[in-house]
Amino acid sequence: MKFNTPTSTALYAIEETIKAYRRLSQQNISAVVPKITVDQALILIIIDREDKTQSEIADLIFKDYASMTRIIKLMIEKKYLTKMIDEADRRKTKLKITTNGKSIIEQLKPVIQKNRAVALNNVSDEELEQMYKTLNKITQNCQIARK
Amino acid sequence: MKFNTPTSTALYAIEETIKAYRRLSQQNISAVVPKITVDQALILIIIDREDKTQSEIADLIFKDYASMTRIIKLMIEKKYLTKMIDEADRRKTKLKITTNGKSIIEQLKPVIQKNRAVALNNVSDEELEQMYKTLNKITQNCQIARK
DNA sequence: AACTTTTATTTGATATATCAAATAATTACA
DNA sequence: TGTAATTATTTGATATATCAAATAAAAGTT
Repeated sequence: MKFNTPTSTALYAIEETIKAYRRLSQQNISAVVPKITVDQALILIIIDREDKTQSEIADLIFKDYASMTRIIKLMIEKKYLTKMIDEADRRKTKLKITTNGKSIIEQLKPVIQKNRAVALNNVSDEELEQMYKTLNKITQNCQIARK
Repeated sequence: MKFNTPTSTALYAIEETIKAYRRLSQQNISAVVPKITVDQALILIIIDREDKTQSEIADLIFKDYASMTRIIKLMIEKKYLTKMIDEADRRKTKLKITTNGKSIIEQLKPVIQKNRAVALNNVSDEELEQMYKTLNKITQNCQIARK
């Protein structure tokens, strides 16, 4: 089993990068809104943009439905959200951002923008585009192989 | 807050790819060695290659030391490893793979190789190299910003 | 209408992530 | 040499990941 091959290092790098980015994001988010997690911040902003069911949000940010249930639960306990049954389809859930949640979103927006800018400093659009394509190719490979 | 910008999609893609790869890996590993996780498999192989302390392994695979403690604990419970105090420096720990662990490693090696090959199918060395550079740039950006 | 299948969400069990604080051993240095 | 600073690991608390199984409601079928 070889390490330090282009194959393995490239795959490790993906993991390394996402962790570095998450740490940076969490640090900067915490400085503005203590006690909210990166995931919760993102979910809050997604709900704010557009009404979505839990499962739709989960699909959007690559979360398991079970995880989503628990994250939403915590977000309700923290008073960022409220939850109601969707009367049109009683299996579904309607999520609504509280006033408190709204104000948190406003605080978070510039931080999230800044995080992205910092992370992508000196990365050209071509580089980004190229990376995106390669990542998608790998994702496709993995998903196809699982069917 | 805009989504679907090159900026945000590229960063999401990193997360998506690593999750897709982890799922594929876990599925194929579970088919050969039930009950072992991707992380545990990787750690086992690292220890097999070279003696390392927990912290060194943690650094290598981007794990928190606290996480490492718990993963090692589980691996010992599962009889993949044994643990002893390093008498040269009693703060440190020596990890040793059991016979059982050794045989598991042999079963895992081809699976891990195959996972990598599948994930990187049709991805050229140039693409891989380019992605690696971009990812490293992003990682650097995030790490520098945290200091 | 009764029955089956599908869909959305939840729950249980176990593993990992993260931060802060605690332990315990080692090293630096006044 | 004694004490402070550093290093390796652990523990506690809380959040998230994942799989399997359970619920509950809706949709499809006969």
